[in-house]
Amino acid sequence: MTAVAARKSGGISIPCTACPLRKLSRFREFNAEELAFVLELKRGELSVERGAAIVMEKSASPHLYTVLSGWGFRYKTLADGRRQILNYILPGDFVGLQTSVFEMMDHGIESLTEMLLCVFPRDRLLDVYRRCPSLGFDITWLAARQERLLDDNLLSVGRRTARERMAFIFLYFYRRAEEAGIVQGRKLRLPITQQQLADTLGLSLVHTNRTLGKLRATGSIRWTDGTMEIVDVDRLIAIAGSDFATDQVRPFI
Amino acid sequence: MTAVAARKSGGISIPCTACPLRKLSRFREFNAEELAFVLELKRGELSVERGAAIVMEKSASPHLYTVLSGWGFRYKTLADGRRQILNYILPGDFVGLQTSVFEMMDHGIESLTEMLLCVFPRDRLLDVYRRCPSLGFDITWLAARQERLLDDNLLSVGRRTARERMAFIFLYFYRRAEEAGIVQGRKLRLPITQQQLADTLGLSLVHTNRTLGKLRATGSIRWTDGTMEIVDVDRLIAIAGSDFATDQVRPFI
DNA sequence: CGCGATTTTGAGAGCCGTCAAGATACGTGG
DNA sequence: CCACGTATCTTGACGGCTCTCAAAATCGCG
Repeated sequence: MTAVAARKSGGISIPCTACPLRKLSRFREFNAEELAFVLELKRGELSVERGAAIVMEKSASPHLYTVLSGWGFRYKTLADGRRQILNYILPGDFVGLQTSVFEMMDHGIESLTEMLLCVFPRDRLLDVYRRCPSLGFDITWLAARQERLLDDNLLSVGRRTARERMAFIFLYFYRRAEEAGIVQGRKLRLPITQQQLADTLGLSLVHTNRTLGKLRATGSIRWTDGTMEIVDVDRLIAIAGSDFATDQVRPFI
Repeated sequence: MTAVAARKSGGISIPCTACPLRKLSRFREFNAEELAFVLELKRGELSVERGAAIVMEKSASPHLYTVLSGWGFRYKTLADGRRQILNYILPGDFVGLQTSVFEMMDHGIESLTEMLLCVFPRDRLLDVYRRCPSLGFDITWLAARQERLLDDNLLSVGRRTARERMAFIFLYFYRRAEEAGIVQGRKLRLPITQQQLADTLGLSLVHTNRTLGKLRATGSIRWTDGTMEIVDVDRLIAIAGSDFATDQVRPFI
């Protein structure tokens, strides 16, 4: 985790009209009005390196971000350092809403890879609702989706065994990467450490390692050199108890 | 948990102009336009008895609700019956957003007491954003708040010990009841069973009971006959490791 | 007064955490 | 290209927190 957060690139090199993500069929299309408004709203791009603190815990941030590329995660820590990873952030995700609404972030955001983020000024948030109601609705949609992801994680951490939990989180990674269009075949880059996986699952590092060993032994997944591969989806679903639910079409700011 | 869900009262007996909750200083004030719009939007009231299923898992609901009185909770279950309580629902809370946004609820909502809910048609949700942007923003605000509550719960279940977790959830009950204006002195009605508490904390019933016994022995809280009392807040905060954060002013639809 | 729901207590097993140390991988400087 | 320090992964040993099974006690209600 690098203390120095990020470097902000000077201007806008990727106009929304040529947004590489919008082309994915996964995202709903913008009409001309929406596109014009977002284009006008966008303040720039933020490029961060791996391991950067995008938002610090207990601090305010003047920005809202949409992820264009890369992986990150949201987390909270206790006073003695115990950490819980709350959710992962992938391309298409919208982050920073809590800052805009509560004046203070009570969770941190950190990058797992180099990331490219779209920057919007948070003080214009209310304008979004006034001038482009359909985008306001989209923001609510995205917030409700975050809530659903958290529901899943909470169920998992609270009620699934370590083995089920781990199978489920791999399904989560797979499905979310599919959504973001970064799965190649059955493989995807999974740029996390076992410590981070442990902090996600609510387990210790040691037990995470052992559980991972057993899960690998089932032959349903592989995960080496930062690349994970789903070998037997059905097997993995059977171990987890259920699949991770995704959406067909989603908004994207 | 009664299978029969609820009985819908005929019309509107409490007009929004005389909403008993809005008087609480906790909630931000409406201007005339907002009030008129909500009044027009409100479809009626729903009165449910204790233990009713307000929303079933894996079902769609045509309504959005604002809680006027009573306690409830959101939950998810696994195929074999293990259950996780995700969050509690108190007066002033807005529920049913996930249904409106995803066409399907993947969590259930159940009442813990008799409840009175304001009913809004979900197919008018987009109208809210178009015709009253400030209310649209409020809905997003409430969704972001839900997210923050879930963040806290996830941190708790994932990384706190049983003892810390239980101290924290009692602070949660206390602070949330304060927000809702249903604390009298240091006492409040806490209409849950130990099994429900266990499902909230991610613990077994037996261990919940034992942990509760030890927590009671510290003298920081009392909880008998459905009434809980905070005897020593600072002590409880010390055990939990931190207090539960609340908001000063919040919107209310 | 009797029955079901809830709470409490006991006993034993095991999942999971902590402590510890070694193995492997990786980046950096010589 | 090699040496070395750091981060990450792996494995062993052991303790204990938490689970399950079981049953008794208490409460709520008709």
